[in-house]
Amino acid sequence: MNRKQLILEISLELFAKNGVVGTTTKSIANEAGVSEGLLFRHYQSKEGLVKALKKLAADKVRILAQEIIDLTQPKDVLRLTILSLTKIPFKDYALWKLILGIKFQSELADESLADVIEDKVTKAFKGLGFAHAEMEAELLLNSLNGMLLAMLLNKQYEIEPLLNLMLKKYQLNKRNLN
Amino acid sequence: MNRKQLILEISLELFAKNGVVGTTTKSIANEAGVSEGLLFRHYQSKEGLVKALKKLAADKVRILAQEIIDLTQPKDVLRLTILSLTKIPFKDYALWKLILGIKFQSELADESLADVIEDKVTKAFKGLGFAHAEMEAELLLNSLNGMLLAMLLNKQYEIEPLLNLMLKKYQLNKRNLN
Amino acid sequence: MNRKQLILEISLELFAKNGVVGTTTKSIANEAGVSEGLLFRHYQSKEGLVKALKKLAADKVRILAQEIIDLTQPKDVLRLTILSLTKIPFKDYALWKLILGIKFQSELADESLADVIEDKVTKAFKGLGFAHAEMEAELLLNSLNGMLLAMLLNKQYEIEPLLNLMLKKYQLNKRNLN
Amino acid sequence: MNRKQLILEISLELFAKNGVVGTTTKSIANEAGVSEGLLFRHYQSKEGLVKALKKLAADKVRILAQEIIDLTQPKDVLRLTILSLTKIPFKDYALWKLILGIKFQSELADESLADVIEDKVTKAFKGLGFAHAEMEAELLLNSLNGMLLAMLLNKQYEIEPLLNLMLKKYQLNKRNLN
DNA sequence: CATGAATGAGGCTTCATTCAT
DNA sequence: AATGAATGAAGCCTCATTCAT
Repeated sequence: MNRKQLILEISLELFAKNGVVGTTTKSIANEAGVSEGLLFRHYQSKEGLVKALKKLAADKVRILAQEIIDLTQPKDVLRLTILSLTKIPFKDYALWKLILGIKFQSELADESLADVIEDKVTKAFKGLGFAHAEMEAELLLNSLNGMLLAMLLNKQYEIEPLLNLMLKKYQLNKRNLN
Repeated sequence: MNRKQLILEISLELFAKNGVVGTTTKSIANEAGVSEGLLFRHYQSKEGLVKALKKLAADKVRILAQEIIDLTQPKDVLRLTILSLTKIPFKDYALWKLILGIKFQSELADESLADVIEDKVTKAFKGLGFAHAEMEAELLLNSLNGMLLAMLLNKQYEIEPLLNLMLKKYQLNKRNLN
Repeated sequence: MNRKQLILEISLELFAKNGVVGTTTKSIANEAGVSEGLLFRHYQSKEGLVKALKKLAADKVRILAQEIIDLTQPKDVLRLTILSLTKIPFKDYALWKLILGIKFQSELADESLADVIEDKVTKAFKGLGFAHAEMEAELLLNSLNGMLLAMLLNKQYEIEPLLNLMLKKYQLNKRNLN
Repeated sequence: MNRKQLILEISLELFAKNGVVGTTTKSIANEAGVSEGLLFRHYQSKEGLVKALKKLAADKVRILAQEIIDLTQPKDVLRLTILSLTKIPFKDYALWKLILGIKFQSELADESLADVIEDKVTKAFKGLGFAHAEMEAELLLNSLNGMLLAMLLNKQYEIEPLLNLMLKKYQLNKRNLN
């Protein structure tokens, strides 16, 4: 069993549950069954652990985002944007919750990727002839953020029916040819 | 100048900016220009400060919620629910951000009031003949949560145009008689 | 009702129960139903309260001691020394407990009066022809200290039978003419 | 050099000299030449230090008491009870003083062991045909407590002559066959 | 005489981090 | 790579004392 990996997983779990400041390095070490010193050998500092987790999350986001960016049909863009929430496996909930928690605090969030998506969605709305494409994009993305929040905080939340209802409202159901 | 009140205001400001754990009692005292001991004289503990702020927020929420609950016309219910975000004065942003941050962490949120609103909104959708009233209510409330989040994190956010767009989608514009 | 006096009585009670360091000026003020500031107006400092109580105790001790010192017959001296414990009214237990507690801590006790008594008792033993008068005196006084301790710590302690037994051992019973 | 042990010894010394509340954890750390944090690593809290010392004392008491309990001859019981004071090595004076100080304050003392001894001594007096065995036992034990007090407070106190005098009064001298 | 808001020094404790082994 | 004893800065909180009213 890889101890370095184990430490990261336990950290994620505890950070997501109690917040970063609410989690002590000692508790991580105990939970992982390793010495406290080992955390620092592998990750230099508590912040190092957070950074490693952030990078992990960023990679996952990038993959999801890239799939959207690669699409060419407006309806495909919107559909996948909405359905991207269903692509988050349950085991990643903690990771996302952690990242959301951090973003919520830090004034200056790294928004570069979010901006790219917003652009893409805006263009999709334009392509579909919506009147206020920018606002439509914001509305959609904010709404999805709200769904994400509900999903992460409420672990047994059934998100798919809600997303299907959204798809219907935007007339993006599978049976509609794009 | 009321020092007790001042301490609460400064606390709110710092808590919202740096989080509760990220804010020291000493920093509150310094910022408020009072001795550290005075915090404890007035609020017993740091947690006492948080509780006082929670109560403040709960009162404000209760007022907003009551207005919605008192309405009888379905369209009025939905319209006010959506527009309730515009009823939050800018000076209260910090308070809401703090409360949201706390809720985000604590597993067991006090959902009693939220449930009442969800019921009311569900009934409104039913009254308007919507097919999946419960899901419509969830969708709407989650979306509004997303808007709230964007608004609180992004202080110069223009929320009203987005809400007007939502009203239009639900055909709740003022010019429509309810 | 004299507040100054009241403060002193409450202080005694709390000091005896929780020790001087274990008693806060705030608790005294609360218990006495006066403001904290008043303690300091009347007694200048917490130590001032202790001093006032010490003086109170010293006066009582002096009276007891003087009675013994004034006696001329050896047997009378011993008898009264032993019976002096019965002269402590129940309401003074707290005062004595406090003084004992303080003496127990402070390295340098004011032993002047105790020495006078020890001299007197030693001479009494000498007058009665005891072989090791000094040691007899020490033995007696230490034993009485032990009785005092038991009496003060155990409020419903029956001290008189024990003292009568002591009297008998030293052949000091009332029926014996001195 | 064992730092954990060292901390305990220094604590004992300072507690006995200044009382528990009168001793700061910082002073212990300084005196022991270790960081303040180390106290808490080893003993969790200041109270933890006190508990460790209490346990140490309880063990020593138990050993002394067991020796008495194991005796079968009445005279042996009384003789050892009286002489047990001489079994306390000078280096343990601080420990005993500390424990006595604590007992003096705490209302509810753990008297179980003391009761066992009192029983044993009472039976010994009965075995020797004393009229009021219970009272004789109380008298003896209270007196011994008084001797202990004098001995602990007055470090260069000569306790043995006093105890020998006691032995003689009870006719327990070694030359007397039991 | 009396109040009670206010102070500030200092106490106990936590925790990220280092380092010898 | 791994441990765990050790550190020390900093945090929350208490409490005797002061002072304006």
